[in-house]
Amino acid sequence: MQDTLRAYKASIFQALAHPTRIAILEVLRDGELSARTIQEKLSLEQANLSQHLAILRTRQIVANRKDGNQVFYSIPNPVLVEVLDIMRRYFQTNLADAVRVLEEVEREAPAR
Amino acid sequence: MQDTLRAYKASIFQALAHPTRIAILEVLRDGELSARTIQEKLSLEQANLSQHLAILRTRQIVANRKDGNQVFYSIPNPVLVEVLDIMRRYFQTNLADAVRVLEEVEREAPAR
DNA sequence: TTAGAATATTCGATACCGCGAATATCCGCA
DNA sequence: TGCGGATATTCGCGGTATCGAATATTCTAA
Repeated sequence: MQDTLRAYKASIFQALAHPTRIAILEVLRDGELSARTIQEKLSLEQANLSQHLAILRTRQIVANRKDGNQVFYSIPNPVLVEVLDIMRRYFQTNLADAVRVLEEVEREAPAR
Repeated sequence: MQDTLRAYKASIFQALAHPTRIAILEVLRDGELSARTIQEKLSLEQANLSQHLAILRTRQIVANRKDGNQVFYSIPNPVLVEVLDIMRRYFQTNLADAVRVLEEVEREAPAR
């Protein structure tokens, strides 16, 4: 069970481990939005957004509601918003170090 | 800069997105341990542990201290432990759903 | 019923991740 | 000096993620 719980946590983190998906959660934190609205706000390809939403959906990180032609997405469990907020704090308290990490990341993965 | 910040957050989540690395953080939460001790506690290959530690190190998620022959690892910023705790709560409040997600994960990635 | 808008899925290419085996590095001590 | 223990790095393979293009699905309204 210990392992299972870790696998579960890892799968949640995995779902959060993409800039686009973080952006999606950030625009959803103030309430539900249609897929189209998210797409426009973030300037994403339609298919690409849909793929990212699918990943968040299978992890139950977002919920979706159909209304006629459109599908509205929202964050059902605010705990994850809390996690995002904590990460913001983490980033701030580590600002000096974080800059170094960023350079590290840049160097490891140029022009991504 | 918005994008850069998201990339940074994503890279932290990416670092957490592996059961072994979560296990490492869990054994470190009560204080520093030598690499050898971690290896024994978690029954890992030496190289494998070292690789995971390297990932956590480059993200500044763990700190290391050399003492003679050994290297001791610790978690300098407890905020991340807090995140793990929140994840536990998240898991519990979503238990019914979580089980479904687990099955989902199993099905997608059998025998991992 | 059919055109068209919104969303989801599939596909193939490329990039990335995780593993063990092998090897390198670093350190204390005989 | 150089041996052995502790840790890190490199390499190559197999599996997984991400993307845009193409296509499918679902719904509304005419």
